[in-house]
Formats: sequence, C-alpha cells, structure tokens
Amino acid sequence: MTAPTIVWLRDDLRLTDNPALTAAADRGPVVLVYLLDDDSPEVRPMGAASRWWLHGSLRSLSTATGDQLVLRRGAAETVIPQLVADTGAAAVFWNRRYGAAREIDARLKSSLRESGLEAQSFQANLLFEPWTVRTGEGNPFRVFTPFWRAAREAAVRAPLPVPHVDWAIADGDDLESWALLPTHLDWTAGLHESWNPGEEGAHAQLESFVTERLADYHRRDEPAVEATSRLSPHLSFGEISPFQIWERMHGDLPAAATKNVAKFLSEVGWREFNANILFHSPELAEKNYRPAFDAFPWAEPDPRDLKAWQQGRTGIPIVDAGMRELRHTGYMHNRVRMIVASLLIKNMLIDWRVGEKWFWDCLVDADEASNPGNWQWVAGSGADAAPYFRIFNPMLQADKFDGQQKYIKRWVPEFGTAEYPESIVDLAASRREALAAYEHVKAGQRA
DNA sequence: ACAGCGTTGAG
DNA sequence: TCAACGCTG
Repeated sequence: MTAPTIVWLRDDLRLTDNPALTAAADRGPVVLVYLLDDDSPEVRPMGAASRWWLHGSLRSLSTATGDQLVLRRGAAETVIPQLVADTGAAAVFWNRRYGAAREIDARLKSSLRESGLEAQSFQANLLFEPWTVRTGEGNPFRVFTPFWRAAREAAVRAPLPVPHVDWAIADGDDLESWALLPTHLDWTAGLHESWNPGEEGAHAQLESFVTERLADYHRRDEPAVEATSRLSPHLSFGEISPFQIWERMHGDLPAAATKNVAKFLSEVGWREFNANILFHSPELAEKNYRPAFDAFPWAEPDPRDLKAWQQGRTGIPIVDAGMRELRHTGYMHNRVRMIVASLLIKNMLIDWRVGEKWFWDCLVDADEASNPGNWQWVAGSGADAAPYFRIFNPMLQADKFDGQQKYIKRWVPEFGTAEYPESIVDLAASRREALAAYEHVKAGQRA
C-alpha cells in the first residue's frame, strides 16, 4: 500500500488542468485538502463576498469528488504537518501562488523536505511565471505593452484532463461549521441570482462568453451591453485556468468573435501583469508602488461622504449605479470601476487604500494582485498607471459609455425624481484641488 | 497639465 | 555606458 500524497488546494479549486493533482494521482492515493487560513499573517483574509463564493465553490468541488474533499482550518504551517501525521502521507503537492503567502510555501517546502517528505509546487494559475519575463536588461517590466509582448514569446502548454484519482481517507471539518455565509441578515440574494460558483459554472461562463458575448467584445466599455466575459471570480478562485481560456480562444469560435480574441487575451494579460507586479512588490495593497505618492496629502475621509460612496448615494448617477451593482451582485463593470475609483481618489481626495479595502470586502472577484494593482493604476501610484492629472469627469464618462442611461436606470431607479440626492462633490472645484494636491507628489519626485 | 519606460544606436 | 527618442497611459 503506497503512502498517500496530499494535494493542498488554495486558489485552484478545480479538478481539470490541475498539475499538482495530476502529478499526485500518478503516484498513488490522494488526500485533497482545502485549508481556511485566517491565521497566517501572510494571508489576506477573504472579504464577505468572497467567502460566500468560497462556500459555493467548495460545495461544488466536494460534490465533484464524491465528497472526498477534506476541509481543515488554521495556519498552514501547523495544519499541513498535522495532516501529514494523520494520513501518513509521503508527499505534499500544491500549485504556486504569487503573493506574500508564497513565503509560507517556501518555508513549508523546506521543513517538509527536512522531515524526509517530498514537497513539490507546480505552475497552474499563471501562463508565464513572473521570474521568466524580463526586459533586455534582466529587470521586471513596469509597463504592460512590452511585458505582454515579451511574455507571449514563450509557448503556452495545453491544459490537462481530469486525472483518475484513488482517494485516501482523512477527517475534516463540515463546511457549514466554517460559517462562510452570513448568519443574520442575508444580503446574498443578488449574488445567488448573478453567479454559479464552481468548476462547472466556470466552464459554462466561458462557453456563453464565446458563443454569446465575444462577438460584441469591442463594446466591452459600455456597462449596459453584455459583452464582458464575467470570468474574473472563476479565475480568482481557480475554478478555471488561464491555460484553459487560452486554448479555448485558439479553438473554434463564431466568425464574428475572432477579431476580438487578441483584445480579450490582453485583458488576461493584465491579470498576468498584476501578478508580476505583486510578485516583485508583495506589499502592493499597502504601499504606493511609486514612492513619490507617499507625499500625497490625502483627506481625512468624512464618514458621511464615504458612506454615500459605499452605498451608492453620491448624487452622481453612474457612480451610484456602479456602487449599487457592486453591493447587489459582488461585481462591477470594469469601466464603471474606474469611474467610481476616480471619484473617490481624485474628487473626494480619499486614499486609494480605503476604496481598495471596500472592494476587497464586496467583490466576488477580489484578487490579491488585480484589486490593489488596479486601484493604484487609477490613483496614478501604480505600474503603467494613468497620469494623475487625467481626472475622469463622471458625467462625461456616463454620456460616452451609457448614453441611453440604460445602466443608470437599471441600478438607480429613482434617478430623475426628487428622491435622488444632490451631488456630494463639486466636480470642477474638487478637480482643481486634486491637481493642487498632486504638486506634492511632483515635489517629492524632485527631492 | 508629461514623466518615465524600454529601445536603440553611438561612444 | 549613456543620451536621445518615441510612445504611452
């Protein structure tokens, strides 16, 4: 009887194209485990919307394995060795992650090996490993376009099929005991209406994108048009891999869709780019990527204004529509994310970190790299960021991308009535203040 | 309202 | 090695 191999799942909640699982299954019996790690300081605890998603995704995965998924809770460096002892495992395999938590993985890998176990990590969640994409001078890229051009020169492997797995037995927690779902005041009805967490839901989403939406992808900036993939939460939990998406984009597509493939894949490229930035700057969610922004004189947030932004009551229709979409569905259209972020940062002068945290709690696709990376992009403090002085006018943005006000009316039904609030910001005056505040960053750069 | 990235070609 | 350049967000 061969000793089992533990496969430790993290952001790779899938059975297909799972290199760690496939390699483990080749060796003999497998213990498939997911740890809820709210204890290790290197792990950013999931927000409320992500916890709702995690519950559904784990439920789905457990069913797909015939209830063989083992759930454990606690700090990985305590729980994994315990599980090794409980199961008599001879090896622990996992797929790589790229944030601060990879320090945990590195320490664990050496301590397991010191104890005579085999420990191996695999490439599964990024098309291109961050340390392989370098400028001519050997540095990491800080600009997207040359990064993506250089990255694509490497070959992309084909995805792996579901392996045949011989499951080994191990005790675990009951999913309900983790209380991932809200216990009182259930706010998740809109999430249920909008999403189907799990590997099956992820592939259905990819298929509906290819057949129904990709042909309209050139209109992806219009929030009232269904043209985006809506794959982000599935990717964020690893229910589908970028390799599977890549292969599908090179397979049979509707004729009208082919012209949009490169653009869509470049958005997948932005996910890779942000993961690269995080790999080289693990404190991306806390620190300005460009230190000159440390001199920025952020305003002390007025609690009422901040609440108005969070709840979608700023009096600026496109912003309120977006913030309400977020609270209701755990998602916001990409163009609208830029607009609401710009208002918070450049009209309300509130530190991007405040907005990033709110998104982290509300988004089902909250991603450790993309969320802070994109907030810093809007702020101007990030990699390849928009110039700070490019300040969106949310009214013009609405005219341009929601000219019929279809999106606005969907989420802000009282728009145009006396019930709709006055704007909490003077767009022209706050714009001037923001530009004046930016002078501090320019001064900091010279120093 | 332009700084800063990556490239290139000369030294 | 460096400065000039083109480009971009």
